[in-house]
Amino acid sequence: MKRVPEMLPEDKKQSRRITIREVAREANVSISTVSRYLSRSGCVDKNTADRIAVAVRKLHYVPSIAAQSLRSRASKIVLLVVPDICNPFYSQIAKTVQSLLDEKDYVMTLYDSNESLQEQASIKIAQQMYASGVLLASIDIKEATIKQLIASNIPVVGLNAYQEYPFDTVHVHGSEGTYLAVKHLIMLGHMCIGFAGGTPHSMIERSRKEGYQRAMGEAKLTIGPKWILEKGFSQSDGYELGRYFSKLTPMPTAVCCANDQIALGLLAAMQERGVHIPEQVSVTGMDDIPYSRISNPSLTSVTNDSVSFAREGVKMLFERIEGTVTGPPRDVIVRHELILRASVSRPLTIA
Amino acid sequence: MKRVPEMLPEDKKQSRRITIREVAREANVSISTVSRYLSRSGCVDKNTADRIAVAVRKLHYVPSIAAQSLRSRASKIVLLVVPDICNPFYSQIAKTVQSLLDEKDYVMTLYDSNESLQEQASIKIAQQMYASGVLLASIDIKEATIKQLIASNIPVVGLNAYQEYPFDTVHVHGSEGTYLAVKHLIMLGHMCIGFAGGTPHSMIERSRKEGYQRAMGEAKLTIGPKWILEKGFSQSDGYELGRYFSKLTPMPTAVCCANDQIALGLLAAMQERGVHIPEQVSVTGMDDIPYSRISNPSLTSVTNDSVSFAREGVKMLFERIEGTVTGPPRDVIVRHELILRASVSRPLTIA
DNA sequence: CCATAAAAGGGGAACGTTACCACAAAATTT
DNA sequence: AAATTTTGTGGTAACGTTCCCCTTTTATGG
Repeated sequence: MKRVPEMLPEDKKQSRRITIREVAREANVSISTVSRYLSRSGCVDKNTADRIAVAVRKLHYVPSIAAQSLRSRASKIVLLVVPDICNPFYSQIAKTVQSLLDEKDYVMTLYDSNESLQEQASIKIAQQMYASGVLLASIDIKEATIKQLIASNIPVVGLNAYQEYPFDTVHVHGSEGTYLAVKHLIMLGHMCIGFAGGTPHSMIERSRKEGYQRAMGEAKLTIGPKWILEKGFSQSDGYELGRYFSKLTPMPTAVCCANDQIALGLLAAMQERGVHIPEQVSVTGMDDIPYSRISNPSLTSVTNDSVSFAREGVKMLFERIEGTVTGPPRDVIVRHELILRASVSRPLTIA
Repeated sequence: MKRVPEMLPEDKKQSRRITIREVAREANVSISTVSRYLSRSGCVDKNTADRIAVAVRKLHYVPSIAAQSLRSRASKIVLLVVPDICNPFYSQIAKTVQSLLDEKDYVMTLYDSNESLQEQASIKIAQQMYASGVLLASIDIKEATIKQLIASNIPVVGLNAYQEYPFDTVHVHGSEGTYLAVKHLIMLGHMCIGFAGGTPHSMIERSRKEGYQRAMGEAKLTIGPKWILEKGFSQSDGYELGRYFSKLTPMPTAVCCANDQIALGLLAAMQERGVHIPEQVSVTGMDDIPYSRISNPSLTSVTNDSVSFAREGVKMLFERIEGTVTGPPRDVIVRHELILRASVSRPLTIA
């Protein structure tokens, strides 16, 4: 009895991946040459180059990042860590970083550390992926994390961080932002100024509070015991802070908020309770996110130019990745600028 | 003459990576066993498992995603494509997706397609990385892109997309959102209703406009020749649309906006030109982003629950990745809900 | 015209995993 | 008690690149 040979001769269940090998065969050169051509890492004849290019296009060749990374111990992947991607300040950074990376054929992995609660995990990811670099826009970085980062040998740039870190940073001059805002309020005649702060004890919050305190101190104004409340950096935190300050008696004539999200939330809460802004209370924010321009009243804020942060950060990171710059940590300072809008006015003269 | 042996005996320039091999040696088992333990892909004795666990911890072993991906032809990477990460609707999706993936030990790569101009590139990335899946939240997807995706054999889920696509989708009922909003305006007595649209010809814009037209048609209201203007989905587009509508004579008594960003921009522009909202013009948005709750006046909007989108999308994607579900494309519909706020009122009775 | 250098290309060993197979020992069935 | 299945384990060949080293060809200079 004759046996049936095979049921399905062409048993191609999985669509095979096109490899550099097929390209080499098609272009009639060796694998090495194709590799050299693709990575521009050696010289290859104009003629052969063209043949390879044709083959690549014809076969729809797509290189395997996994194989590349494995062999070269580096991948075209950059990890961006942010505390909250929903904060427009950080989503703008993400957008800019991504587009800059795209130009360089790099890929961006995003990690939202949830206000840095899970920043540790992000580093593990970077190592797992052979990431070529990390952009760390955390609101706070723990000692242990820093050590791990240094040990892993992956270039790191801190965004909106502070120069004490042992890697390149791009940051604003510490407490300057809130300092500027509060000085402006004082100049207008405010004396009773509250501070609506973000996540307590975080590095960013500390410096923002410090700016407020410094401006108050320099003007010899004492800070009332209930004038500072720290909650968190989100809108809803701001909303709660707004309720808090609107219940305070006497109510401050101005409130300096640690960022715009807080300020917008605070604005809403106060207006809901019938407080007139800026007639009764002046409000300042920080970051100058797009919504501040169009809020009602529009929000006086301090620029914190996310696009510059991203640009400078990516630039420095690539200098480290490509090794064009070595040596001690550098830091770039992005200048603040006070943007005057409708949420601030002179205090009503006391009757 | 005695020769100096070596200048630097411990010449460890590069910190060597700990591999599965070292772990195996440390735990006194074979590589295979360690691999099986780590990937839970086979049985391993409780006792040996513990030894391996200890070794992993002791050596600070971190697996190489590159090697894993290369060998297994799949990586724990999911690609999320969004049209604009700065739109809170999408940044909320990104945040939710990332946190869900984190639970499963997956990593999220983010690609901002800039309103889908560069969506093609994103697919190449997915292939390059052996991404296990793609979450595609594009405002529009071209035919060619879809073909490539299908050919690449990578599971795809469309977010906020439409059921005609040959893959799983989670979406809202087509044009329902703007339909609800406009019906509400009509019910209040508005007859002259403008439409401030997003990126022309994109799939999402088409359906939003359709909802407006359908509601108008059903109420037998004719649409004035200048009442529809499509520009883009961003705040600044909305701002320009606001200027446009505020110059129109007669001015519509209400404007339905294709999303909240547009609405907020439009609100600002109109108020700047002295138009009272809602007394002179009622405004509706769509997506119910957080800023709509706190804008002044607060914005009437239609929910477009980004968290549900993300949850359902990730769930379906993993069912495909893990192969627990096969078969024809499925689609999950997320329900809309009209949220009434202060930006809408009855039209002033014509004197 | 030879010596030398530079350009262009090829061969093969890694990179760190997992998939597959083989096999021994233990548990279960017949 | 033999036959079978289950559980636990190890060996080894891929996966698709790049890197290193070597050979051949072409250009350069004295």
